[in-house]
Amino acid sequence: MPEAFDSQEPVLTIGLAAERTGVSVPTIRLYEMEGLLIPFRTPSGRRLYSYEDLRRIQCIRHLIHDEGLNLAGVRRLVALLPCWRLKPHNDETDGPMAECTAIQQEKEPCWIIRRREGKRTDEECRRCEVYRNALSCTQEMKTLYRELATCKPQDLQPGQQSGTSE
DNA sequence: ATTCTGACA
DNA sequence: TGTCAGTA
Repeated sequence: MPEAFDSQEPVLTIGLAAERTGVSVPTIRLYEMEGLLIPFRTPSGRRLYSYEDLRRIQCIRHLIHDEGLNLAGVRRLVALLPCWRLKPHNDETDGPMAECTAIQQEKEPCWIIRRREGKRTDEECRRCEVYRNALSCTQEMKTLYRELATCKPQDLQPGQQSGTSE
């Protein structure tokens, strides 16, 4: 069995990604325009996808085809996810938590906010557990989103985590 | 042959 | 979502 390949390595062209996921090429590009995907790029500009990206594309497809969401719905869903729920804030690399625009606004996922702030952070975000898990469609994430969708904004603020079983 | 961006049905 | 144009 093949175990020597990295599920995060960019190895598939958009055509192959479309073939494997059942999502058309134009639609995959659309997902990217919506900020849901951050594909790799070859020096010439061609998009490349990893096997993990394939899972991500399938997750989005699932939300749209099976959960009845549209693209706007998917965006709102991921926007509900505070980055600190998946990854401890790091003052060293992220700066003071109080000054983090991603945590302050939370109207969009952190990777989209960071990009708009002009930072070339795609590489880091692609590796970040927040980006990688937000659209993983695991049972854990489904449970988390269900919780986030029903509680109030105040309940989402960091620092209120009565740190017990987390 | 395949992909890219932008525009449009 | 799909498709067409004009490239690379």
